[in-house]
Amino acid sequence: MAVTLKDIATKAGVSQAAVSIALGSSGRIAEATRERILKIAQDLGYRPNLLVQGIQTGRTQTIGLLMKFTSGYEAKLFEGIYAGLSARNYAPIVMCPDENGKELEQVHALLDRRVDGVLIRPVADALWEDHLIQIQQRGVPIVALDTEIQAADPHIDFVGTDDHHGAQVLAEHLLELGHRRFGVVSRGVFPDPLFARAQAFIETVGAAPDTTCEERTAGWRDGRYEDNAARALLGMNNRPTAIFGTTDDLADIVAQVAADRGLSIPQDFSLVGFSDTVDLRQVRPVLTTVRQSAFEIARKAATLLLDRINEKHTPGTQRKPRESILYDPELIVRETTAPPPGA
Amino acid sequence: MAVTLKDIATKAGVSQAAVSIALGSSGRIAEATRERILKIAQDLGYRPNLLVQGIQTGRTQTIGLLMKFTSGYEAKLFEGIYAGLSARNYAPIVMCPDENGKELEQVHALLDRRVDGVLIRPVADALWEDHLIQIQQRGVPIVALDTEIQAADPHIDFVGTDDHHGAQVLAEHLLELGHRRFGVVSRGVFPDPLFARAQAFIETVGAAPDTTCEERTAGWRDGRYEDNAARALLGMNNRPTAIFGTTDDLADIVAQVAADRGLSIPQDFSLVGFSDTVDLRQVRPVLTTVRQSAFEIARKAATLLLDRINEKHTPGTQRKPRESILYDPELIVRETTAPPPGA
DNA sequence: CTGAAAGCGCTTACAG
DNA sequence: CTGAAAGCGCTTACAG
Repeated sequence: MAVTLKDIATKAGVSQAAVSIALGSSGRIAEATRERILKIAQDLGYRPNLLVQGIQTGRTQTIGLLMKFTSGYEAKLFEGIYAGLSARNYAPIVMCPDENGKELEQVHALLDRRVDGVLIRPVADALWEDHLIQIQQRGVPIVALDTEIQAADPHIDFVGTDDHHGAQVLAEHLLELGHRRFGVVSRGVFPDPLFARAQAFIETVGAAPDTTCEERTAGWRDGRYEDNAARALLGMNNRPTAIFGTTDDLADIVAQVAADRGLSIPQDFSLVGFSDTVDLRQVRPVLTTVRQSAFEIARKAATLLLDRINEKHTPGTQRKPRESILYDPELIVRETTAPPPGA
Repeated sequence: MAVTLKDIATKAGVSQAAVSIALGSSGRIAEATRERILKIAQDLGYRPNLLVQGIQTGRTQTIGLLMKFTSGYEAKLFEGIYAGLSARNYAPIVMCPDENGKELEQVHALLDRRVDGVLIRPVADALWEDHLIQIQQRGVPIVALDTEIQAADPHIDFVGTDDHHGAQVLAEHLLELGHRRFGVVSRGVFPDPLFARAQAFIETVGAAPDTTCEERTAGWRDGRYEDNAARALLGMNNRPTAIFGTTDDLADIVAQVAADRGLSIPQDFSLVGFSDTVDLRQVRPVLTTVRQSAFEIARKAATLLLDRINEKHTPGTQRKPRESILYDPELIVRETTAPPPGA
């Protein structure tokens, strides 16, 4: 029913191969015939079958995207990815990792559809790594986004935020204001970026003279952070004068607990977050934080993946070494930081 | 390089057709040979090529999803869609409508990849409708999600919230509390659900005796609502005692403007929203609103689409009439509603 | 119950 | 510059 190359060939009085070439595949053809064929194709409303092209050329113009959608942050990431892909006529097939142990099925779902590459936003879950290696063995490039993949062997490209530097910048900002007694509310272990942020912050303030820093871990329940860590920190005899929530959401919880206890920010203590979460910009006082450009990071990751795909299909090109691209977050000083009380 | 049916056939000493049948395509085969073939397929790590299967069977096990990702709400919708699809081994190819007039290209991107169906969350943009008709003409089923499609001809299935009833329930709640002077902050025109909510609210309170209701339209800038409407309403001489933000975000802006002016909620006026946006549950006082189950709606839409696809491929089945499935939102009374001041 | 053949709609060498 | 043929990896009638 759909119009095929054969239909065009018949109408134009040429071979099917000629039509294929005229429409863009490799080979030479006289400019006059090409134009005639193009015209007919257009009149007939011809549309290529990307499935067939995929089989023939080994490229489907489609990538696999492995990520969860839990909040507006992921939505932002997706927008960036989409921008990077659509600029080159690529489309994403999306799979969401869940806890059902279906990782392998999901990888297969992508591979069976012959995606040209895979973009993954890793969840802190080591189970994935074996499957990713499988993908690489099939020659399908992978780029990790936002969280680095820790597997030893496969050199998976990475695009993300410079968590270390971001936390450092926040620590320096607070040190300059005169703070010496710090608190950190964080969560997660090694591969998790929140962990890296906490570490960098603690290191930086620790390097300054006469400082203390208490870290507390926030629980996680019903899809939300718990306020236990904030409570613990604000309930201390010698309360920190500056608190770092390794995520804006975490910082926001600190602010709520503070409000419940009648503490004012930044009069009683200063508070900083990480991410510049849009949804929280409405909360007063507006958080001092560090902005990571989710959109830019995601777009870059998509672009890098497409570069890898091209590289693979360009004969004679040497495969470039693994890339690890870090975006520097930007300090946004707003209403929650000030010199320590009594300073 | 990848193992094919032929490889399995050779190793099993049967024909390629026999292998195809053993692996699931139509036809009969002896149970013994089937098992032998299955075993070999597994040992070899055979994986079907869904592109080829798509060409042969006319089904790619893939649907096209047309929606924007702007906030956590869309993320929630996507989770529901994904749940509906993955339960039946379907995967989504995602396209985000933007303002570039690329609608046709995006539809083609989906159709050229031979998606079995299309799920669309319409944006208030009539441009789409012509293209959707094209999709239907190709015999590809479409289901609209969240916002109804208004085109006359094509009967596109719809799954969404009963906005009318939701707004009605909120209005009744406020009337019962004794309110008579109402305000509405809304946005958008006809196809937009916000419009329907505002209308239903105005109708309901209008049907009660001795009531007034003022509506104001919120502007939209830089991806956020403006507070002009909230300002106008709260600045009135005869300020409403109850205000309806047709979205939780809109209601939140009213709350912010109120805070700036030193007005207390619900002492000075009551406030209701629509959606039960998770991100806003942390803001105090917690909003009285109406909960729409984005996840459920989205999952139902996906399931309905898959049903349509099956229906189409089941010979002899009569095509069922258009469905319009409305989910009743649930009233969640929280901290922002009370009897009017002085009552 | 199983095999041999045709075909899905393209691309890609290979001849002319 | 163009045509005829083979092939991508499957499924589906059609014979046996």
